[in-house]
Amino acid sequence: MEKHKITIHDIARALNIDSSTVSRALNNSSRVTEKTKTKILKKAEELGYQRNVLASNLRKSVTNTIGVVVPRISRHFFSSVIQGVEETAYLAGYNVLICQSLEQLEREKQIVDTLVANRVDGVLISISMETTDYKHMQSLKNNDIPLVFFDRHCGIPDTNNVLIDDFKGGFDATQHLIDEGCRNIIHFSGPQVLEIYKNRLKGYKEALKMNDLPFKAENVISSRLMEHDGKENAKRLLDAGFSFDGIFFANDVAAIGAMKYLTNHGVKIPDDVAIVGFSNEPISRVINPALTTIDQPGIEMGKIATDLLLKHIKKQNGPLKPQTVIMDSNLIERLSSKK
Amino acid sequence: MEKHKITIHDIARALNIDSSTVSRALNNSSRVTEKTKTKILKKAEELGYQRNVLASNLRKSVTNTIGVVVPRISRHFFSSVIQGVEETAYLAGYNVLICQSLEQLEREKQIVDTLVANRVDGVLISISMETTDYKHMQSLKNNDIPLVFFDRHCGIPDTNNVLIDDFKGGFDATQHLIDEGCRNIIHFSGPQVLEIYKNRLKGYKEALKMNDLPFKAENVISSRLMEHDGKENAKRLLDAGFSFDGIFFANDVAAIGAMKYLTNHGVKIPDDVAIVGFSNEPISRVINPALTTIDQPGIEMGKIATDLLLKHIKKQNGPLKPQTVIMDSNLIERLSSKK
DNA sequence: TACCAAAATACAATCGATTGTATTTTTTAA
DNA sequence: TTAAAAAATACAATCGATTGTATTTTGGTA
Repeated sequence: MEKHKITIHDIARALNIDSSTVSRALNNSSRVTEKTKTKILKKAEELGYQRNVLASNLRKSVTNTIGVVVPRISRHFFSSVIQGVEETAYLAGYNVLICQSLEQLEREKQIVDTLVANRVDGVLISISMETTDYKHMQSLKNNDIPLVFFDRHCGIPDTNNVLIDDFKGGFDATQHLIDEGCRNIIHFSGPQVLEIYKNRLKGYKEALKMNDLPFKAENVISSRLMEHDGKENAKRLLDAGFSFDGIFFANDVAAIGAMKYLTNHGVKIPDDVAIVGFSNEPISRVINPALTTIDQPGIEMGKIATDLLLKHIKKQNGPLKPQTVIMDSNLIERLSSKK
Repeated sequence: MEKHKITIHDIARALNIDSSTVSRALNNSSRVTEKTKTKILKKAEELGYQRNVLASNLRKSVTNTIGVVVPRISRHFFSSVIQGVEETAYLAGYNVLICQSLEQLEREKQIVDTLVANRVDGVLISISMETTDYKHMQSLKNNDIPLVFFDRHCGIPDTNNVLIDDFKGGFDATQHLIDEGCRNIIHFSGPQVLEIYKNRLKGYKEALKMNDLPFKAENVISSRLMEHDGKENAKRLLDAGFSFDGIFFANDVAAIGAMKYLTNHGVKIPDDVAIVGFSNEPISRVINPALTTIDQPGIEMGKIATDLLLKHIKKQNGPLKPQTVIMDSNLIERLSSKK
């Protein structure tokens, strides 16, 4: 068995022609006659030729690869986005590098560095909860690598973003609780460095205001929204003897942690406390009672973000203006909020 | 702002030395004196030099990248494995390419082709449910790319595998149901092309045999184990008036689909029917009653598989013999099986 | 001071494909 | 038939880093 990898030079030698002609034939250039092309393709097939992508990329300084960075691949919303990204990217002939920051700024920086080093053609990113400085994003700009934020963005101007209307999501969730009769609604929010959580909170406030309900700062609790955060803060509420009849969670996972704790401590959901989450994780259909939540169109978002990124990668007619797309979200009513 | 990328030649020119010396300095070779190294490093820093990984990889014909192929990144078990893979790989200085086949053979082939084309140094794979021919794996062997199967492997000899003891898992699950008093146990299995499902079934059979319970072929139902498969097959059982007091599911997702259907149709879990799943998805702790299941050490498996792969990539002392590691699994008792 | 070994650095080929330019071949038209 | 135009192919540089070999420099010793 031959160990040596077949190159265009091997094909050229075998046919007694120049390697540049082989290269052009394999790239279907019009500068090579059909007859020669067929001959070359046949010989390439025969020798089992496979293009060396590394060499090709080096010469062309293009990788046909985009990087997508998410906090965690296991979150349903993010894996949906990734699916949308892959579908669109593959159709356009691009490969996708999937990376997870695990909500750690250090890893996020490391990932961006690696993507830059590997000369990806563009990057899609949803930032971690720890991301407060944006130097690593600057490195993308310095290297002229197009960047699109999706869902979790930085609040900086002149960037491309594909976002959910978090304000509306927060508003809808809260209004729904009010419609169900809640008058004393707690909001479990995420790290306030992230725009999405700020906006969900704004929506919450706005709904209260529209219904002439008082906003109380102590009714807003911020955490990293993991399951144990939900649980611990539920405990704190109960222990402190807080009175409330509804909770709007900025994500489903924290909601579920809290629901388990509340249920185990004699709180009836939805009768005593109505609950609404955010994200529509599959788990929210399984918990009892099923969790009312805000559905985010993940696959669609992935597609739109990728389309936007590819447009910037190709920018045939000079640089494009940065653009922000806001997508709608959807309240899904289930039993956890049915008074 | 300068657009031109800084290369070692720029550094060499700036210092009036040769680029080979720059290269050696940046690689910390002993052939360059400390004084020169410092000078070069300083200048590199000053000019904002970033190594062109493409060029480096081409020359060294090494990419320091491994590919990991899973059916779906959103499955908790697989994302745990990926986490283990990443931890181990990063420590060893390798990058990880994450790919999902979405259970489709065509995509799996495509992915393997891409990995080969991109000259990854090694591949970890858990095959799709459709994977019955292994030509694409052969392509890895032809290109001398080390390969390790994890969890879902092919039953072919001379391969590296890191597996769960599925036979024992199937046995433990079934024995547990028997211990809880079940005498008429259904088994929901997966596609019989996959070794893991064959082995879980074997474990099921063996447990029946050890307890002098009859094995009935009609008590085994194979499907792709999606949520709706669980639901539909539960419906079929009820509609056909089957009598049973326990079900062992080859995964949690199908179990949950079935549990929802059964509960909605008046079947009491665990009193009427005790249930055991497989995989310990997070969702199984949330459903009511909580699902008894077999826990698989995903992170650990990812680490072990990566260690094995890296050993094969490095194979300093000639080729290594293929190796199969079998890992233990763990029954986690919850309420769904408590009679 | 002169010489030699060892250390440091320079030279040049290479990885494999791409691409602008030059050359050869073919075709067209006079 | 021949010159010019067009088409096909060959030549050679290039992408940026690495590495074996050659050369120069340094330091030690006689």
